[in-house]
Amino acid sequence: MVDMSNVKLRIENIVASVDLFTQLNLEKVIEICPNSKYNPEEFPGIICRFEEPKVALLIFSSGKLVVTGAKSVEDIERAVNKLIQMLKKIGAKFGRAPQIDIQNMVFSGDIGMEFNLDAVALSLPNCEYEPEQFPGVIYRVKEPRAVILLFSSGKIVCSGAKSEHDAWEAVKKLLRELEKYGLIEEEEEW
Amino acid sequence: RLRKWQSRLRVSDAAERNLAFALSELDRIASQLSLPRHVEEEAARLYREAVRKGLIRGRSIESVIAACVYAACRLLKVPRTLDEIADISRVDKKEIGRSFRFIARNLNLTPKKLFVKPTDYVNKFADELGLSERVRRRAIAILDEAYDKGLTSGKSPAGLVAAALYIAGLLEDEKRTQREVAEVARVTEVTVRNRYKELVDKLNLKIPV
DNA sequence: GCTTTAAAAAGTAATAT
DNA sequence: ATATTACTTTGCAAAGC
Repeated sequence: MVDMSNVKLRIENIVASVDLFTQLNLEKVIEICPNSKYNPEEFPGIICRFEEPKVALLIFSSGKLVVTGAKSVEDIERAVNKLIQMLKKIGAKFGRAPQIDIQNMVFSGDIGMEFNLDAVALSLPNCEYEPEQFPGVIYRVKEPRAVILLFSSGKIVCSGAKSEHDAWEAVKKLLRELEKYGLIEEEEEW
Repeated sequence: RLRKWQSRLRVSDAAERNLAFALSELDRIASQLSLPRHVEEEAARLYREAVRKGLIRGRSIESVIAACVYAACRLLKVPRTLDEIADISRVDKKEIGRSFRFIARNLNLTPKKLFVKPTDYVNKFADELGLSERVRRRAIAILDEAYDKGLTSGKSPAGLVAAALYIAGLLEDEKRTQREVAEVARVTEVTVRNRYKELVDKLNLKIPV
């Protein structure tokens, strides 16, 4: 069994798509969004930032949103409800509850051990390592689908997971592979 | 039927034209970089294989050719920095790097096959800097020790080699400036300085004043 | 494909002082 | 020469070009 007791994971960012099921007049919406930007020429949505909860929202005329920068799923729900309250003031009607889909979660973490990335790249199948272009090993996990960046410090970044559970599963798979190829117990033998 | 043949002919025509363009671009790069014939041939093989596997879709022929040249250099241990290739290519370094990683993934060019020993970079840079065999050996010894102490993971191989040559030059009384080593390695002076500091500190090197 | 948004890792690069 | 800021990599949705 892989020892995960020293492994840490922290949510850094959550990206969600949201459907409000209402068409929006962005020209009107822009009036009630304090710190927002709207340049249809360069991007079709309104870029709006909330300070509490601290997130960024992309608002589209279709009534669909993209919420990014959240540190928890609850932050996303609060941000969506906050926006809905604001939209009600300009006459938007909401017939049903918004649909929120978590699309991507980004985690930073630590495996609690240092790695010789040359050794990792030599033995770990299906990984990429180009230190001239990026300092970490890139490892793609098929199921659950996620990508892990592994650094020599043992720190990691896991992205693409749709839940915290999936992220832990992905990291567990990476650790099993590292263990399988004898890359875990190394201490001095670089 | 006839239309089908015509469209097939058109397709093969386009394919041949693209291949001809790709190979002429390869020729241009290879001659400007003075690449050995076998490297150019390997790059051509990689390119044909990439086309066969449909890896060109969504990528420019030029970026894929440049990527194949870089891959061939890595496979055949003929040191060339990505910057040198990007200099004479119409596409930027970032795009060539993306194409390179993409074909590496799909043509099964593993990190092991692509690995170029720091020694090869030491010799290339030392040639351009006119440094002696003694300096080269000293630089390699420094790099070996740095590797053993875990100081090289994640760092730019070119930056490490540049710093090792800079230090070895100082120790063997064949000094080259940080600017000179940085230039041949295609890294900045700040990178040379950062690697230099770390190597001197952690390997307890005594630099003559 | 591109455009925009968010955040981390650790390295390198560009620019300022 | 150093400090700060910025960019590299990963993942994803949105609407439109």
